[in-house]
Amino acid sequence: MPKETFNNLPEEKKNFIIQIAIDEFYEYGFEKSSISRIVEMSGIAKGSFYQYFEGKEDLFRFIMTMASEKKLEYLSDLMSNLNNLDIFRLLRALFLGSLVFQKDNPKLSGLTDGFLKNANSKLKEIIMGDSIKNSNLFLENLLLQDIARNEIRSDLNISFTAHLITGVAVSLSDYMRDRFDDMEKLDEKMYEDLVDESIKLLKEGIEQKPQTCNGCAC
Amino acid sequence: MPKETFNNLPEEKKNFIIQIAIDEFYEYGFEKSSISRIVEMSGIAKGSFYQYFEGKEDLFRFIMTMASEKKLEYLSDLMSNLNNLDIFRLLRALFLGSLVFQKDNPKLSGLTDGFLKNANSKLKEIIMGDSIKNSNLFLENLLLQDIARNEIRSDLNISFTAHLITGVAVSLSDYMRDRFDDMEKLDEKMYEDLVDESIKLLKEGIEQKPQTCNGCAC
Amino acid sequence: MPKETFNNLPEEKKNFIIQIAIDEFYEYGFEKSSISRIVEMSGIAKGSFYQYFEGKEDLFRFIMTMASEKKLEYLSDLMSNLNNLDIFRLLRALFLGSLVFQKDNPKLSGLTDGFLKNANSKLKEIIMGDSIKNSNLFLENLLLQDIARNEIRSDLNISFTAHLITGVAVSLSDYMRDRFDDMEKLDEKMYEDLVDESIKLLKEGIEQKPQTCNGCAC
Amino acid sequence: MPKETFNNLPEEKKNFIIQIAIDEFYEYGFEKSSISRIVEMSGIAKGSFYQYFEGKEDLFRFIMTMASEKKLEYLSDLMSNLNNLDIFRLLRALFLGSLVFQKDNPKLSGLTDGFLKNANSKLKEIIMGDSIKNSNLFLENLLLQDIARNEIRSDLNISFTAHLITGVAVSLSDYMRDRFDDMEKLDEKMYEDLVDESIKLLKEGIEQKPQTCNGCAC
DNA sequence: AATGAATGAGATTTCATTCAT
DNA sequence: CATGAATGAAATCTCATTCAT
Repeated sequence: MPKETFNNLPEEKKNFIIQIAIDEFYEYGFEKSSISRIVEMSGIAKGSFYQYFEGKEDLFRFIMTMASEKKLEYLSDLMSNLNNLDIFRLLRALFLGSLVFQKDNPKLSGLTDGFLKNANSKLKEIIMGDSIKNSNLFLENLLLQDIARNEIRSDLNISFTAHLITGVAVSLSDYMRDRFDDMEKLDEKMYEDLVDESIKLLKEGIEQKPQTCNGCAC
Repeated sequence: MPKETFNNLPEEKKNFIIQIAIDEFYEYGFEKSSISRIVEMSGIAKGSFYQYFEGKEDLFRFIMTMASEKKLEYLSDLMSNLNNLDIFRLLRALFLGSLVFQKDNPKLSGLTDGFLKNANSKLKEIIMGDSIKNSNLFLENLLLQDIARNEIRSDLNISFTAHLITGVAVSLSDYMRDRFDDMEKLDEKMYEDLVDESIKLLKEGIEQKPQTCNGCAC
Repeated sequence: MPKETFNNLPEEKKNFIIQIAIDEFYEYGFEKSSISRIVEMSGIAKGSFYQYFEGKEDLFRFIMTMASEKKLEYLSDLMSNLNNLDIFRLLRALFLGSLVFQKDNPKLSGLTDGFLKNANSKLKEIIMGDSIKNSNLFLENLLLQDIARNEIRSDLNISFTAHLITGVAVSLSDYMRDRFDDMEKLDEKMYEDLVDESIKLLKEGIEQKPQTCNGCAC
Repeated sequence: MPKETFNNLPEEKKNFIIQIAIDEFYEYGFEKSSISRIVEMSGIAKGSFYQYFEGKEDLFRFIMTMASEKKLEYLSDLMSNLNNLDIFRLLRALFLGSLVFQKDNPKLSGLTDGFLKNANSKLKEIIMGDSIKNSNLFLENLLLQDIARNEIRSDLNISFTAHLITGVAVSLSDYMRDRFDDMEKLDEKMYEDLVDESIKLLKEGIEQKPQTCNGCAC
C-alpha cells in the first residue's frame, strides 16, 4: 500500500498520478507497463515515486484495491435498498450497477476485469486475495436462500452455478466494452436491455417453452 | 508464421520446440516469457531460433493458431456427425468436446483461453484475427436457424446471446481448470454432469417453474 | 565536524543519535551505511540531520574522532601513572587498556580497528589525519628512549619496529574479537594471558634459547 | 565464477577486462566500484558483461580467487624447495616471496590484503571461504612441528601465535605499500632487510639480551 | 543451416542531499 | 530549528534481436 507520503499529497496531485497509472496499466498491462513512463507523464521525479510507493507491484495492488472498493461502494449503495428481493431482481440491480460503474470508469473497470480473467497471472492470488472467493460465496448464499424460498431450481450445483453467473456478468461487461469504445454514447436504455436479456437467460434460459395451458379450464 | 527452415526440421525436433514454447507461454504469459529460456530448454542456438521464427510474437502467433486449429479439428470431427441437431444437443457436444480437448491438452487449452480473455492485449486482435468473429458468427447462425425452427425464443438479441454462450463455455472451462489441477483424475461422468448443468442453464434457466398443468385435462 | 546545532541538543538525544550511528557504521561499513536508515532509527527528520552534520562523511569523521579521543582518554589515564617504565611494561599496560576499552565499547572499537586496517580507503587519510602518525611517533620515541637505556636491541629499524608493534596490537584485538562474540563472557585472566603472550613475543621472540650458563662461575 | 563465455574470449581481451576490474576494485573497493565504469573502460557492452559474469559479486569473487591462486603459485614454487627448513627460514622465504608478489602485482596484492583485513565485510566469509582458516592451520602445524624439534618455545599458545605471525606478515606488506607508492623503485636489498628484521623480531624479540657467557669455561 | 557472442536500450530501484514551509 | 517532500544521477541487471563466422 502507498506510503504516508502519498496520502499527504494534495488530492489533485494524487488523483493525477492515479489516473496516469490507470492509463498505463490499462494500456500495457502489469508486466509491460513502465514506472519510468508513469513518472515522466506525471511530471514527478523517479525518487518521489519511490517515496510514495514501495514499487510497481505496490502501485498496482493499490490501483486494483481502489477499483474494487470503488465498485463495491457503487454496488453496496444499491444493495442497501434491496433486501429481500429475489435473486433475479438483485442480480439485475448488480449487473446494472456494474455497467454504470463501467461507463463512469471505463479503464479502471477494464483493468480489473482483465486482470481477474487472466488465469495465468501469478499476481492474481497475491493481489486480489480472497475478494474473488468472497464474491462467489455471496452468490452461493443467495442461491441457497432462494432455493429455500423455492424460487429457483433445487437441483443446481451451487458452486458451479455461482461461477456461471459470474461468467455471465463478465461476458456482459466484455460485450459492452467491445461494442462501444466510447461508452459515453450509450444511453441507459441500451444497457438496461442487455441486462434484462442476461437476467432472462439466467432465469428462463433460451428455450422456447411449450404453451402452458393458458386460459384453459384446468 | 514460422519460416521455411522450421518446417524443414525433423518432426520430432519441431514438436519438442513447440512443447517447450507452450510450457513457457503457459507458465509466464506472453510478456514475461523468455526466448532465452526457450532456446536453452530446447537445446537450440539463439541464432537458430531466429532462423526458424521472426521473433517472439511470431512464435506466439504460431502456437495460438496451431492451438485453434487443433481444437477446431477436434470439434469438426464431432460436428460432421451432428447435422440437424437442435442447438442444445449441438452445444452439448461442443462443450463436451472442448473439455475432452482440455483434458488432453491442458496447457495449450489454458493458454488460448487465458489469452482470449485478456481483453487489453494489443496482440489479441493481431494474433487471433478473425477466428473469434468466425466462432461468434457460427453461433449466431445456429441461433437464427433454431429460431426459425421455433426451438428457441424469438426475442433474443442474437449477437449478444452468442456472446453469452461463449462466456458460459469459457466459465465451464475455467471451473474445470480451477477445480482440478491434474485433469487426468477427472472421470468422464464428472464433466458430463457439468456440461449438462451448463446446457440446462442455457436452455431452461435457473428459475423454479410453476407447476405446469400435469395430469389435468387441458 | 558537527555543527553548533548538534551541540545544542540535549545530551540524551545527542548520545542516542551517536549510538545509532555507531551501530549503523559497524553493521554496514561506511559505504553501505545509510543516512536514511540512521535518521529513521533515530526518529529525527532528514533535514534535521543536515542541520546537525555536513553530511555522511562529517558524521563518520566525528564518530571516528570521538572514538579515538575516548580511547586516548582511557589510555592516558593509565599512562599518567606509568612514567619511567620500560617499554614492555608500558606496552603491557597499553595493550591491556586497549582490550578493556574493546570490552566496554565493542562496536566502537571494531569500527576504528576495521577502518584503520582498510588500506584502500580514500577516507583514511582525510579522516584520521595525523592521529596514526602521532601514535607511531609515540612508539618510536619509546623505542629510542629504551635503546638509549640499553633495554632493547640497538640494531632495530625504529619506524618499522613501531609499525610491527602496532600490527601486533591490532592482531591481538582481532583475535579477541574473532574468538569472543560476546566480550562480556571474557574474564580478565584470559586476556591478561594473551597480552602477556604478545609482550613476550615482542620481548623474547619465539625461539627456544640455548641454556644460558646458570649457576656456573663465569 | 565466470561463465563459459568469458573463458572463450581471446586471452588478450580477458586479461584486459581483468586488469580494468582490478583497477576499479583497488580504486573504489567492492561496494563503490561500478560495473558501468568497468564496461565503459573495457569498451564492452553492458549485456556482454552479464554474459561473462553473473554480476558484480561474481566478478569480485573471481578476481579474489585468481589473486589467491596466483599468490599461492608464487609461494608453492618456493616451498617445494624448502622442506625440512626450520620455521624461521621458511617464514623468511614466505615473507620474501609475498613481497616479490606484491612488487609484481601491487594492486592485486593490495586488493586481497585490504579485503582480508576488512573485518566488517559480510562478503569476506562468503568469498574467501576456508582459505584463511587453512592458512592459519598451516602455520599452526609448522609451530607444532618445530616445538617437537625443540626449535621454538614450548609454552606458546599455538593458535594465537599463528595469528600474530600472520599479523606481522600483513604489517610488513602494509609498511611496504605505505612507504613506496611505486614499488618499482625498491631494490631487493631493502625488502630483504625488512624481512630479516621481521623474522628476527619473531625469533628473538626486541629485547637486549644479557651477555651470555662467551668464551668462558662453563 | 547452425552458432553464440555482441549489443544497448530500457527496466527498477537507491540515496545523499536540498530547500521551501 | 524542525520538517519531510523533491530531486535525479547513478546503480545493477534483463532481454529480444543481430550478425559475423
